[in-house]
Amino acid sequence: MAATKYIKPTESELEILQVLWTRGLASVREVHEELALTKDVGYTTTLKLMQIMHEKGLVKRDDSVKTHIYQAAVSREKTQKHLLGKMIDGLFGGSSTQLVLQALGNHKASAQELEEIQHLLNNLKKQ
Amino acid sequence: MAATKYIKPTESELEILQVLWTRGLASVREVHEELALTKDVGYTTTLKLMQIMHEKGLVKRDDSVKTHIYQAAVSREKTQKHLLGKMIDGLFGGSSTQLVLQALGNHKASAQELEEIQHLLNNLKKQ
DNA sequence: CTCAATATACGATTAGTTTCGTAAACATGA
DNA sequence: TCATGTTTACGAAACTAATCGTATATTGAG
Repeated sequence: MAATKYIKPTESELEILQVLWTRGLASVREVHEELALTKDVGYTTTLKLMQIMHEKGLVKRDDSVKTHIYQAAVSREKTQKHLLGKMIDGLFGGSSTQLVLQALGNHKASAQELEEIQHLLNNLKKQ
Repeated sequence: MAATKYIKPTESELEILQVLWTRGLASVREVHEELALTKDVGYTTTLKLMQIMHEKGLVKRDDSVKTHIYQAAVSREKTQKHLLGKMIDGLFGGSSTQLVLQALGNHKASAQELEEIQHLLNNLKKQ
C-alpha cells in the first residue's frame, strides 16, 4: 500500500484552496469571483488551475451536473502542518521555537490569543 | 527614494542563503560542498545560481580575487519575517496565533525553549 | 427552435527556475 | 614552458507555473 505522495500546492493553488476551505463547496465561478476581489485574473485561468488541481488530486469535484462543484481534497490542517514543517526546517534551522518567537514578535496578538497560547504552553510544560 | 523591492528567494536560493548565513563568507566551492552533502547537484549549477542571486541582489561578492567570495546581502531575520508573514496571511487566515499553536502542537520543544517562549509571552502580556 | 449566456476542454504562450555542458581565464607544480 | 586542475562566464535545454484565447457543449429565455 503506497503512501499517497504529498503534493505541494503552488501559490495560486493555495489561494484557491483557501476559498474552498472556507466555503466547503463551490463552483469555478464562485471561486473566481472571490479571487477577483483581490487580484486581476481571467475566468479561464481559474478554471484551468482548478482542473489541474483536480488532476493532481488536490480537489474533488462533482461533475454529474453541468456546473461542476468542487471541494478541497486535502485538509487545511495537513497542509498547514506540511508547509510549516518545511519552513521550520528550511528557514529556522529546525527550531519551531525560533519560528514561534519570530511570529509572536512581529505580529500583534490579542490578549485572548495570548491566553490560548499560554494554555497550550502550560500543557506542554506538564509533560 | 524608492524602497528597494523585496526579492523572494526561490527554494534553491534559500538553501544557498542558509549556508551563507551560517558561514558568513564562502566561496562557490564551499557552498557547493555543503549542498552536496544533502543533495545531488553539479558544481556549475551552484555557481550559476549564485551568479543569478548576485544579479538579483540577494548576495554580495568580492571578485577582486580569482576565487570570488560571497556573502548574503539579505538578513536571515528579514527573510524569515517576510516569508513567515506571507505564510500567516496565506495559510493561517492572518492569525499568527493559529500558526503558533500549530507549530507548538506538532513539533516538540525542550523545557528551556518553552521557557523562552514563556518569557516573550510575559512581555507581550504586559503591554 | 434559435439566440445569448455560461460552462468546460484544451492548446499555446510566456515567464521563471533549475540544470548542466562547454569554453575561456588563470594559477601552480613538474 | 606546459600540462593539469580550478575557476568564472555563458548559453541552452528541461521543467514548472500561470495566463489566456478559442472551440465546443449546454442551458434557458423568448
